[in-house]
Amino acid sequence: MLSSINKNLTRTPTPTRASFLSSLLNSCIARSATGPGKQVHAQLILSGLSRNPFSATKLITLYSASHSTSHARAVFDGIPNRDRNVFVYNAMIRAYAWHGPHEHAISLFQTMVENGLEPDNFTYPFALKACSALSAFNDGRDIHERAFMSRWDSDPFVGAALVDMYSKCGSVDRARDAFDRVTDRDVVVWNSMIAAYAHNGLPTEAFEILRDMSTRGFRPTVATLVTTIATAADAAMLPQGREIHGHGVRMGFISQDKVNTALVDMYAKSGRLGVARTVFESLKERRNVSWNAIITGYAMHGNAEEALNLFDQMRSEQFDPDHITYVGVLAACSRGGLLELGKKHFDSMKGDHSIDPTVQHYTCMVDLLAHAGQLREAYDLINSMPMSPDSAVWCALLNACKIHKDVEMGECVLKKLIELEPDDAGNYVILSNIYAQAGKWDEVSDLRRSIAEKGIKKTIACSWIEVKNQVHSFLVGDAMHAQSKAIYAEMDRLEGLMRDAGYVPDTEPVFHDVENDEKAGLVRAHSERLAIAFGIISTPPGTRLLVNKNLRVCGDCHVAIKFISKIVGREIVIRDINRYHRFKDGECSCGDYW
DNA sequence: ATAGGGTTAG
Repeated sequence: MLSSINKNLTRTPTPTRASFLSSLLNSCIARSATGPGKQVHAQLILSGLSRNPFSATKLITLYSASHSTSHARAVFDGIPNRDRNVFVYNAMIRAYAWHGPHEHAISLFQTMVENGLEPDNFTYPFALKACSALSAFNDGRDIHERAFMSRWDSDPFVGAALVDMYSKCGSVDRARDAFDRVTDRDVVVWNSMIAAYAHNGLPTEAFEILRDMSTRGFRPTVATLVTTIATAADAAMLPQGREIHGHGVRMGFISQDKVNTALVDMYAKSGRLGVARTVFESLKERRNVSWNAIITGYAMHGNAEEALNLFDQMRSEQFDPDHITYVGVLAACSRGGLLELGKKHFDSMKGDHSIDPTVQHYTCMVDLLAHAGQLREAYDLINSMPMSPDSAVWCALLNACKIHKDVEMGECVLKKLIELEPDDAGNYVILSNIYAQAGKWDEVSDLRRSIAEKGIKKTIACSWIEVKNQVHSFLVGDAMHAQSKAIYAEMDRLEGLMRDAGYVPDTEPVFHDVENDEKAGLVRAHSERLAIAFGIISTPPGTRLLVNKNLRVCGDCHVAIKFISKIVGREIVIRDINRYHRFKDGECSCGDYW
């Protein structure tokens, strides 16, 4: 079609030709057809129209849609400076904001201003999106200042972009200020604010905004539900999640696979793998995210077999696993202690699927090797990584040093960790555990002194459990709860039964965890045990308990909870900082491999 | 002539 028309085109009057080529470009943009688009581009050059801002904007849009930012920039550079209007700048800034380099979006915004052009309600969202991607707080704030001066900040599009930018820079208060200044809030502005709270660890505030939004008559969208369900999932706020789920059903969103994928994740994270699986099976259209959600769900719970079965099924249904799928697969292998299989998948990821391993994939592999006792190999793998190792990688190795009682390697790894996160007490505690296991008490007290001298604050251990829609949290040795007496009485009762059943408390004077440091005698009052005791006395017999903890479960508690699960005949799920432990009938889903 | 928010991992 293009070639037959091309012959006559030079005889066509310019305005007609321009509008004809313009409509051709529109269809190329709609279909992301770069090939035909390039032919139209050639025609525009022949006709002397490629420098015209109108056609140039379309060309930039076309190349941007096909990720050819450099081609887009060539078109932009071809436009004489005096002809560059706000449209061409917007299109070019958008190209950088979408496909990078994001820094270029910001510098082009500045160039535009220097050239005396006034950014508009399109320019701001594009430039701010680049700041969001870079978490560039200072640039974002400068752009905000300009938007404020020109009063664009009250525009809903600009406002939503500002909320998002501050949110991604971790400044939720400024996000809220930006939100408050938007005069005509629409649903996207509300959604942005919900996401801002959710992503900055303020789930309660996120739910408040959701309620506020509904009260003011805004109908939640799929994005609203997906965000809030994910918030409930991460905060393990199952009742809220169920409420939103119900809300979604009533509003007819429930056939939406995107909402259901978020539900798969939520139920998996709340330890309801069976429900998660049922929702997953009900999906009409499975996408990579859905597979990833269910695979990582099983992986987190230590069910390597089912995670890997699903992975095989995913591949047999012709889905292309992505880097997140592999985080799940490798995590499953690592939790299941499947060394050879893990190595196989790690190689296949790169070899068969051309996925470059990220630091997370390396962390899984280090965990896998080190857990299996191959500390040296794990150490070598870290040193062979193409990127600089982060604290998570070293932490995986340090943890294995504790399991395999390798003092020398532990000391070496701690040095690396101190460089990366000097103020993290948890690392010192793991090393002091290693020393204690080896009977190196002098080193233990030296380390203890050094923590005190450096003034490092230890994380206070906290566990929480939800009963009848209310969160109850407990610190170690906590006596603040209204039912504290009954809780301790229940703990005494349980301990008696546990001892009868053969439980021997671990009385070794080691750091069981960060929390009991000076209080070795308080192991029995570890926060998770308080939460469990409370859960037992405040729910009907047989009710499953879900406890969250901000640190790892200690070894003694792990043994104790196994006994408790058998004695009270309940399923007890602990979600600690690293993984899930599902206790049932005196066993834990982790198989004591953690 | 062009727009802002959302799910999986860490």
